[in-house]
This record gives sequence, C-alpha cells and structure tokens, in this order.
Amino acid sequence: MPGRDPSRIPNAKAPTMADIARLAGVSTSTVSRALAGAPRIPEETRQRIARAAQDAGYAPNRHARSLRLKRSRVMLVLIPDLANPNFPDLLMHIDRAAYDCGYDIMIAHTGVDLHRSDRYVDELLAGGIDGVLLTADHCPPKLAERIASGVHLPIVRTLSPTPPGTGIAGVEIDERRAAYDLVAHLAGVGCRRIVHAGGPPAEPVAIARRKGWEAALADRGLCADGLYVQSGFRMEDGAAAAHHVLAMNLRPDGVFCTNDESAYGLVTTLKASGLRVPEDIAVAGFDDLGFSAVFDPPLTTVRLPRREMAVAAVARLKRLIEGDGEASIKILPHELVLRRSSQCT
Amino acid sequence: MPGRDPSRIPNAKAPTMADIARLAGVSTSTVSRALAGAPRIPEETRQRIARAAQDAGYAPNRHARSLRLKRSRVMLVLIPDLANPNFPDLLMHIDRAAYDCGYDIMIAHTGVDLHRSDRYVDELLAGGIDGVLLTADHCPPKLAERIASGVHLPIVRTLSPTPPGTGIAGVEIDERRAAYDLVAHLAGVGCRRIVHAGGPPAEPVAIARRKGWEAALADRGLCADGLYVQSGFRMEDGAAAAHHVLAMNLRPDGVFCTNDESAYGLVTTLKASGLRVPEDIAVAGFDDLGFSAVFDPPLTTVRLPRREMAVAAVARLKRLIEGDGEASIKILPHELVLRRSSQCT
DNA sequence: GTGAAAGCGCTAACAT
DNA sequence: ATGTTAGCGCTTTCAC
Repeated sequence: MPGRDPSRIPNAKAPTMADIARLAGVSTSTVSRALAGAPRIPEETRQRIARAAQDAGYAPNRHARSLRLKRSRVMLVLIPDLANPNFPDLLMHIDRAAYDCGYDIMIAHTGVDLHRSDRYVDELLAGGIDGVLLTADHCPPKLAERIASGVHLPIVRTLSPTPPGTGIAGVEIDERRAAYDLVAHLAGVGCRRIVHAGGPPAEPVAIARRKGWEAALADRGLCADGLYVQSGFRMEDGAAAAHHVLAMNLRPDGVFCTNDESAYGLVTTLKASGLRVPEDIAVAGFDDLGFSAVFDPPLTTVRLPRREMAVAAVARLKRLIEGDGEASIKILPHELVLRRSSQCT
Repeated sequence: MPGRDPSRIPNAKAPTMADIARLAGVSTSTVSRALAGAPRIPEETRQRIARAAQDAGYAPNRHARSLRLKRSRVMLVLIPDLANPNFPDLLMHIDRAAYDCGYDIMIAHTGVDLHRSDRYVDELLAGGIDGVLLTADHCPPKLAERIASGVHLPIVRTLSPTPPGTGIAGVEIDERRAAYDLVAHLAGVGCRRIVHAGGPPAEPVAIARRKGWEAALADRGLCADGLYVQSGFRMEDGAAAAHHVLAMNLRPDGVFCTNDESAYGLVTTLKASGLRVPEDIAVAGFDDLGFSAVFDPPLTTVRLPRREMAVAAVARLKRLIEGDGEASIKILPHELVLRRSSQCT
C-alpha cells in the first residue's frame, strides 16, 4: 500500500450509540428507539440515524444490551461427541433454526469433561445464556439438582429420549418402536437368529433400541438368548462385536447394530473374515448417516429426522425462554431406510 | 412431588456479587478481588467469600464482566459446511483447545448465507466477541474491507490456504505439495493416465491441489490433457465425475479426487458400473475422514493434522487477541495414508 | 417526538 | 486490606 504509514493503525475503537447520536444530532434514546424500530419516530429522523449508523459502521455491543435486557439471545448447545456425524448434522440445523429466530449459538463439547457442563448451568442461572439444548442423555448434575428443587429452566433435550417426569422438555423419536420395526423387517426378509449389538447399557437410546429388538423377537417367537452382544457407538465397538458374532457356535443370520457407525465397523470386520453381507448375514444400523448410502453394502437403517428435530427443539426452547412453554415430550415420526445390507436381491 | 406447591416456582433470580458481598460482610470490590484471586486478601476472608459464593450458587454474569473488561473470552468459529466431516472434527479440537485456555466458542454456519458472516464482523469490531476463526477460504466482505484499510483484527484462518499478503494469520498444510506427493504415489504404483476430479475452481484448496497434480504429472512426463474433470467436494460431485471418467475414450488408470467425500461418490459409481478399484483403476482422496478407513476399498488419502491445526489456530488467535501476534502463515506437516484403493496387492 | 437520567453487574482506580 | 466510586454501552421509564 504505497504511501501508507507502515505503523499498524490502532484498532480504532468501535463507535457506540453515543457516537451515532452525536452524528445524527439526537440523543442516545432516540437512536436506540429508531434502531429498534419503535413506532413514533418520523421517517426523516429514522433515515438520518440509519445513515449515520451505516456510515460509522455501528454495531450494538451485545454485552451492554444483554446486561440491560437480561437476555442474551444466545442458546448453548451441549454436545457429547462431535466425532459422531449425527451431532454435527443436528448442529447444522440447530444453528440454522436459531439464526432464523434471532439467536446465536454457543457450543460445548461435553465428551471430554462432564463437569464442564456444570459451569454452563451457572451461566444459565446467572443470565449469561438464555437456554440450553441438550443433545444427549447426559444432564449436568447441577442442572438435575436445580430442576429437582423445582426451578423452571429453559432446557430442551433432543436426539436422546428423556425419561418422563424429569422436568425437561424433549424432542425425540420413538426409539423403541423404530428398533422394533427394523428388527421386524429383518425377520421379514427371513432372518431367524438376529443378534443385537447394543450400545452402552446406561444410555437411554441404547436401552430403548434394545427393548425394541427384544419385543420384536418375542412377538415372532424368535429366540433372543445369547444373541445380545454388548457393544458401543463407535466403529471399533462394532468391530469388536463382529468378533463375538464370528465366535458364536450357531452363526446368526442377522445383526441389528445400535447405530450406523458401529455397523460400519461390524460389517467391515465381517467382510474381512470372508462373510458376505447380506448373503450370509444381514445387517442393519440406526441413524442413517450420510455415508450409509455409499457404504458397501449400502446400509439398512432408521432415518432420524434430524432437521425436524433441530427445528422443533429450537422452537420449543425459544418458547420456553420467552415464558410460554411446557416441559412436554414431542415425538417425531421416523422412517425405515431399507438398503442392500439387509436384502439379498 | 408430594406436598410441593404445584405452582411453578418463579425462576429465582440469580445472586449477584452484591448478594455475596452482603452474605460475607464485605464490599463488592473485595468479593471481586477474592474471586479473581488477587494477592492481598487474607486467607480467612477469601474462604468466607468463597463459601458464601458457593452456598448462594453464585456465578458471575458474563455480560457485565465483558462490558466492563471489553473482552468476552469468546471466539467465533465460522464454518462453511458442517455436513463435511472435516469441519466437525476440527471444531471438536478447536472447542477443546479454546476451553483449555479459557475461551468459549460461538459458531456460525456460513454455508447457507454468506452475508451472515458480515454481521459478526460488526460484532467483532463492537467488542461482542474477541476473535474469529475462519475454517475456510471465505472471508466476509466487510472483514476484507477493514483489513484492507489497515485495521488490525484478531482473525486466524485454518484448513484453507490463505493467500499471502491478506493480513490474516493462517494455520495450514502445504496443500500443493501434499497433492503432488499423492499423485507421485499413484504414478509410483504404475498409473499412467491419472485423472484429477477437481474441486470448485475458485476455492484455494482446490486450486492448490490441482496445481500439485499438474506438477507431479509434468515432472514425470505424464500427460494431463483431457484428464482434468471439474467436480466438487460432495459425494454427488464425485458421482458425476465418475460418469465423465467412464465416458472417456481411453480409460484412465488412476483418479485423484479433490477430497475424500467426492471420492466416495466416485468410487461408488465406478463400482456400480462394474469397474474394480484398485484393480482397474486406482483412486485417492484427500482429508482422511474417519470413514475412509472402512470404505470399500479403504481409501488412500492425505491426513490433515486437524487436531494440531486446531490447537495451533486457537493458540495463535489467543495471542492475537492478547496483542502479541503476527499475521504470518504457519505450515504444519501432512501425512500420506496409503490404503488399498491405490494398490492392488 | 425527544431528552435526561437511572441502572443492569461487574472491575479498577483511587482512596483510606 | 478493604471500601467508595465511576463507568463500560445499552434500554427504558419519566418528563416535557
């Protein structure tokens, strides 16, 4: 830049409302009102103020506003595991939905450090953030405590079932029923020995899916004994489950994995040891991650309506924040996605 | 809850520092100092205050503090596409690194609405947030404008190369060189007609990767004519590229895709039309997404040091915020990940 | 229709 | 070692 003073221009401090007031020749109250679109401002004044703000590159200071209003228009999203594509996908929709109704998003990854979430409960109570979106079953201990003591807080859980009576609003699918349907499908294509590679036994989602599997088998008079394999949500867990499956005396002809990710690991391991999917053994997952369609074989699974969940959860939280919401549970419809992994064509 | 008044307990407003001061029988300044760990406070007083705060469930109001300090300890992360697993993975590490140095993370998905990012530049200037982490090449127009006018702003770009001289700090890998190495590998395993399915022609990453491909071919006297296929970053783009490849008169024996995701789409389509990978055609991607290891065939690719990038980017941004940083570019080492998609064993 | 003034909760001089 | 005070930038009575 020729001729420019090479010394760094000091971060010219941002204009405040007082600056705009001076520029437009009015008081700060008028600026505030005009910018907020208050009714009784003549068009001319409004214009002048708008232009002054524009020219000066004015942007309101969010902290000053939040302090004054005692509302920040910030929602916090607690995420247990960003490495599981379920969450980013949900987050993307949450972000969008929040943006559409004027909220910003703060995130906190709770996977690493459970106590971290407690810190945010304080924040919530202290007014730093307006509401919290829980995307997993984990509820910060401090939060649970507050709720138990009857305090009403703007919290919504989604993606994981909320046990009723916890005082937390929820947006979810009928996990048990979805699992039931999936297992019914496996039985429908001829599977008789259907293994369930289940998730962590304490996780509500995992429990619900397992129950669906059990019920579906029971209703068809199929045996469940010895067909439950303790697994987890990650690919490695699925791979480990595959080894259990391979070690069984009577080989199963179907596997229902607790989620798609673990199914990837399971199928990969089964294939590596010479089994064909679905010819020798059918496999189904749960979640319908984007990759499941290009996985080999394409994976039969349950599609989580992540977008709809995000939208509903944000809308609910917004209402809760604005004081008119109840802590009820909303169930969204799910959808079976039947692909080749469960059907030898 | 038997015996409990059914009427909702009003969201008991959070205690402020004044409350704690009263409880501990001191002034707010003493509370502030004690909680901040200032030096000259007798242990006894400190204890008393700490306990009062604890008992009352006190948490400082972040907006009041930020307003006063003119620092929020919030970093904003601008993300173009959360649906691409690269970003959530990076985000996870960013979140962790930021947490470790006392910062909170706000996110904004810019994919949907480019102008959205402009809003945050105003925020940055207005002191609402302390710094911005760009995770793609896109630079908010307003930001570019400010920087061009010489203003110094705490911004760091990562994951995408920053053209030098833009005044933005960067943490990246040598994309061109990595692409070069990858193509050299393909040539090394015997490929002679190596197609490049390139990303959006305006994207710096895509450009750098393409240049690497060209250079590697040139250095080996291999032909590039007619072997560039315009593609994109998503699976559908890869699938479309596959159709171009299939339509070529002389079939290529290798394809370097601009990223893993598009490679998934390409390979899936090639397989569907009866070609074997790698026996008939070798394929390589770029990014090393988690899924690439279980893809069929496992995908040869370049591992982005996402964790290291995140850590370095956050550290750099922190320094920039705290006033001692330069807008230089830091290059991190990359790593070739050779898997079956490029080698018929 | 507009201005003056108070105050949100906090920190940092500046006393003492 | 601790209290008093001012003020960060904003919105909102309350006057006029």
